Amino acid sequence: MFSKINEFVAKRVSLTKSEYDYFNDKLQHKTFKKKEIILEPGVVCNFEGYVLKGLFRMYCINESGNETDLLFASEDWWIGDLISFSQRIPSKLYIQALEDSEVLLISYENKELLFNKIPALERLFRLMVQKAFETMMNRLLATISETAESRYLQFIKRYPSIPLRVPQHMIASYLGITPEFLSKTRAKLSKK
Amino acid sequence: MFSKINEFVAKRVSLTKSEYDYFNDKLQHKTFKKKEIILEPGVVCNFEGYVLKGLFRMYCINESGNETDLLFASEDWWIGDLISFSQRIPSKLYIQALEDSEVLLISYENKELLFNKIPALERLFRLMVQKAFETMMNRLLATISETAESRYLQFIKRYPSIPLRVPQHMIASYLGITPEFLSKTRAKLSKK
DNA sequence: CTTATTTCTTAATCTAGGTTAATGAATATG
DNA sequence: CATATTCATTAACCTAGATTAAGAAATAAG
Repeated sequence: MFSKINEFVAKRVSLTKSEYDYFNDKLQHKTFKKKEIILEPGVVCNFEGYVLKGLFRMYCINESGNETDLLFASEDWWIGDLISFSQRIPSKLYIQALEDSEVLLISYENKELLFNKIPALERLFRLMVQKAFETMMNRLLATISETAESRYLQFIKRYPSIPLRVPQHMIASYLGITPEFLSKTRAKLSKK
Repeated sequence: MFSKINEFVAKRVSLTKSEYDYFNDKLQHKTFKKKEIILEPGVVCNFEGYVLKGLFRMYCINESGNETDLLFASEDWWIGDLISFSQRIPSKLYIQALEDSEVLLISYENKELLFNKIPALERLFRLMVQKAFETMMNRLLATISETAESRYLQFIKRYPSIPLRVPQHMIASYLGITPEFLSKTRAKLSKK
């Protein structure tokens, strides 16, 4: 059960055998059904989850009622609202399982214990936040300075398996365009 | 010279007197002239800088030659390319002084020393990255789901002093619109 | 198997914001 | 203080992408 998450960790920092044991002991295994909402606005997010199997999306709904998808997370990715989790404030986001899924969860309390006991993990999580920051910055840049077509091409190149598992209108929302326009763009591309 | 940065730190984590001394000892004071470029694409960023006085912008130029402003940093803010700095890879960004400025710089080597000696600083920097991540996510959301007018209003509300010190076309670039359209938007708003 | 719901596509029309270009005001620079 | 450059504004026209609507295809659910 822990082999995949331990590989994930080993690629980034080095832990001793007993540190892995301590780490694994603090993880909670959990399954979610397709369509299940596992985080809602107003709730303080009390988990960061490593996805063993399945697929999630994180999204928000603005005042005008529009959904915007912010993130998809499948196997070997993490889900959770970092801001809510670490600042202990109510989330503004939804997280929903898009398939029957299986995750390993770390609670806030356990993360604190882990950070105190295993400094390398503080480093690991700092690196993960940095990566998330980098991804966000690149998306902002693309959204500001590139066309929808170019963003779509980048997306399917970078995450080729996601479009096979996620309805197209969610990808449109992730890219910041309407489903109709994505459809038109795809039609145009396939003619080329 | 160190009172402002020490206040910044004290607001977020607690250090002992001797830790402040060690920390301050690792800071390099430096001044830059207006218009000076202090980071360019291709160069590995070797600093994170706390702004004592003055103003900087971080921006990038895409393949088509368009400039996009990503960040303005005045007094009590930080500048630097986090990605390049911490992964030791060439930057893709420019950083430029927009006024005669004064900063306290931390080099990569000194940051490592500081992290090893003072664990609270690892925590401080993790919090800072998280904050930067949060800001980026909110900007992405606004860029995807709100109009230029609404983003402009948010910007001047949130950073009221910046528009007084930065040319309007850079604010347009930061908002992801053309200077002409920002001008039109402002004219429309002032009629209301 | 049948019906309901969700998903995708196409097409007509509309609009936020871009482009080009001209002009004047403000700042730099010799 | 004169000239050059950078900035901001306005206006006419253009386009990427939104909106509305309708139908077809695929999935889900009883």
